[in-house]
Amino acid sequence: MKIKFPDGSIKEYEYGITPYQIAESISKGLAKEILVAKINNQMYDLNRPITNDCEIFLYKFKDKEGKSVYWHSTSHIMAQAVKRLFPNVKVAIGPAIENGFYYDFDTEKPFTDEDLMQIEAEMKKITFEGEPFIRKQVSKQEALDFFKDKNEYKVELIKELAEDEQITFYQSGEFIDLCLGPHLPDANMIKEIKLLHTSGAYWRGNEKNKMLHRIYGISFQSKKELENYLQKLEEAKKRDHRKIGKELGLFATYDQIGAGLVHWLPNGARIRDIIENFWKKEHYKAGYELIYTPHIGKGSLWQTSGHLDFYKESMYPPLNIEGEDYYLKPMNCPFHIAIYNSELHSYRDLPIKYAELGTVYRYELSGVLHGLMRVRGFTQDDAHLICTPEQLQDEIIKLLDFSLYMLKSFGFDKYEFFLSTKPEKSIGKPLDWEKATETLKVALEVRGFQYNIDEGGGAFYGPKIDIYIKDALDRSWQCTTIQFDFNLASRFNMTYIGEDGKEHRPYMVHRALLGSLERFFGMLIEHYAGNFPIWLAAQQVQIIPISEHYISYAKEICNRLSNENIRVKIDTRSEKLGYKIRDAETKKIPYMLIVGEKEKANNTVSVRRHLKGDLGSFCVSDFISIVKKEIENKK
RNA sequence: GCUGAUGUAGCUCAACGGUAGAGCAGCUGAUUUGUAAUCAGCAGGUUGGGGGUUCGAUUCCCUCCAUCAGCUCCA
Repeated sequence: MKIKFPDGSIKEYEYGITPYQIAESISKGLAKEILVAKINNQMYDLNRPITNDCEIFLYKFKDKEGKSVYWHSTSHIMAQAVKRLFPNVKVAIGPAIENGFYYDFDTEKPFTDEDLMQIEAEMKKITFEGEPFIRKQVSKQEALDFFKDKNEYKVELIKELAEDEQITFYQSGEFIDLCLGPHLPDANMIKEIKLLHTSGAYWRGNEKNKMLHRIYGISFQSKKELENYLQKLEEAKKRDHRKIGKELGLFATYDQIGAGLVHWLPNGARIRDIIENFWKKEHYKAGYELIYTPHIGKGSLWQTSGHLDFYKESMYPPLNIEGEDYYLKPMNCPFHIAIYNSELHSYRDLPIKYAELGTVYRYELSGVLHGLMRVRGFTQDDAHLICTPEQLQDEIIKLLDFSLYMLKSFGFDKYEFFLSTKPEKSIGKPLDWEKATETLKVALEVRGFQYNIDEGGGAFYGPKIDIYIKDALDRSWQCTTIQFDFNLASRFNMTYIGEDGKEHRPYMVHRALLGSLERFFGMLIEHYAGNFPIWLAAQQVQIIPISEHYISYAKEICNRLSNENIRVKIDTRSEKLGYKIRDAETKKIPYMLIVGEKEKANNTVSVRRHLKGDLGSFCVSDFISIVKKEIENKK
C-alpha cells in the first residue's frame, strides 16, 4: 500500500497497518504524541487498520483535531462515570466543543457540585483502569435493537441515519455508546480532568423538547496545561466588565428600573462622551451627515418596513396614543428613510450617508441578558448609506476601510470576517440577494481579507458582512455589521432622479461599526482590563500633594493641566503618600503626579505611571507635552 | 422564556428558628506624611419585594423581582 505524507513523500506499507504503527515507524516520539489520524479525509482511530492507498495526516493535542478527539473521548469517560454512579440516567449526546466537552443526561434530579466531584473522581478511576476504546461496526437494525427500550435519544438519532450508512459503536470498559468516533486508543491517555459546571439544555436545542442536564468539562495531558487553562479562566473573570464596571463606577443596572436597561455612571459616561466625539468627528470627515430621530413611530411605519412581519418577536408591545399604535424602535432605518424620502434627490446628491447614535429597544429573553453585552435598550452607531448602483462597490470597500480604522483606533487589531447569506425567513428577490452577496464578497476580496461564510445567517432584509474583533485574551466579539438592504428601498419606494431625468431605485446599506456603544464599551473594558489608554481614561491625571503644605502648588499644576484640556484632579486628603498612590492605582488613573518640597522648589512634578511606577521628575511643560502626545497617538 | 444556583451595610463576605457581624469604603478627630493601606472614634441594615407557616422568620414554604452558569437568539 502506498501512503502519502503531508510533506508529499510517499512510502510503502503493509496492508492493514494502523496509523499508530505508521507513526511508530517514523519516530517513537511522534507515536507517543499523536492522538488521531486523517486517512483520505476521514478521521481514523489510531488502531484502525488502513486498507487502501491513501494520504495520511497525524494529529497531536496541539492540533484542533487532536484536542477534539481527546475531549470527545473524555466526554465518553464522563458518561461512563455517570452511568456507574447513577445507573438510571440516560445519556443523550456528548461532543467536544471549542474549549472542552459536554455530555447531556436525562435525569430526574439535576447534578450538584458534590455529584460533579464524585463523577470526576470516578472518571479518574476509569482512566486508571485504562480500558481501550473499541470501534464496532453495526447495522442499523442491530443498533436499533441494542438501544430499543433502553434509550429513546439514541434510537431517535439512529432512525435518522440512512439505511445503508455505516453505524459505529464505541466501547470502553462496560460502556457502549453510539458514536461516529474517532477516539483515543485508550482511557489511560486522558491525564487531567476538570468538570466545570452544569446547566440545563434542551434535547437537540429545541425548547419544545425535554430539558436535559448538561455537564461541561475539560481535560489535558498535563497538570500544567490544566492549570494554565484554569488560570486563563481566572484572568477572564478578573477582566469581567461587570466586575470592573462596578469597581470603577462605569455603569449599572437597577432592579427597580428593569433588567437590561443600562445606566452610564459619571466615569463611564465620560468615556462614552469621548468615544462619541471621536466617532462624530470621523463621520463628518468621512462624508456622513449626522441626524437624530425619535424613539417611537406609528405601527403603519413598521408595517411598511416589514418589521411587524419579520421582527415582531423582538419588539415591545405598542403604546396606544389617541387610538393609534406606536412602537418603540428596534432599528433606526425607517426614520432615516423618511428623511431621505422627504425631498427629491438627484444622482448628483448620492451617495447620501445618514449617521446616528440611535438608541433602540429590543425585547430579549430575560435569561440572555448579560452585563453590557446583551441588553434591552442600546445605542447603535448606526448609519444608512444610499447610493447608485455604480457607487455601490466602491462604497462598500470604503466602509470596510472605515470600520477597520475605527476599530484600530480603539486598540483592536485582530479581526475575523463573516459573510452571511440568505436566511429562510426573508424578503426580497433571489436575484437581488445574489447581487448583494456578490458585492460584499468582492469588497472582501479586493482588500484581501480572509472570510468565513455563514450560510443562511443574513438578516431578513439582506446579506451582511460581520467583523469580529479579538481582544487581549484572544476572545472574539461581534462588532461591525454591514448589511445590504434592497428591501426597504422598495418598500418605502425610495428613488433618485438619474442622468436620464427618470426615477431610479437607489441601493441602501445599513451599517454599525462599533455595533452598540454598550457592547463596545463592555469589550473595551475587558480588552484593557479597565486600564484605559489615556485618551479614553475618564480621569487622566491625579495630583498627589505630599502634605497639606503643597496643596496650593498642586492647584497651580492642576490649573495648568486643566487649561490644556487634561482631565485632572487633586487628592487633598490628609493621608500618607502610599495611601493616596494606592487609591489612584486602584482607580487605574494613568498618571499620578507627586508634589512635595522638592518639586515645589524646582517647579517640577514627580511622575508615576499606573502599573509601571515611578518615572522620575519632569518639568511641568514636558509632562504636558508627553501626555498630549500620548493622547494624540491614542496610546 | 426554560433548567439550576444565588440575593445579608456603598463594596467583599460571615452568622443564626429567638429582633445580624467583620474588613474595606464613608464621616469626625488626631497625624503633615516621599511612591500600593497612619491611628482612634462614629455612623451605617424593613437580611431583594410581597405573602404564608410559627409564640417568634433574616433563617422554613410559596410567589414576584433581580443576578449568575447554560439552553435558544442577537448589536
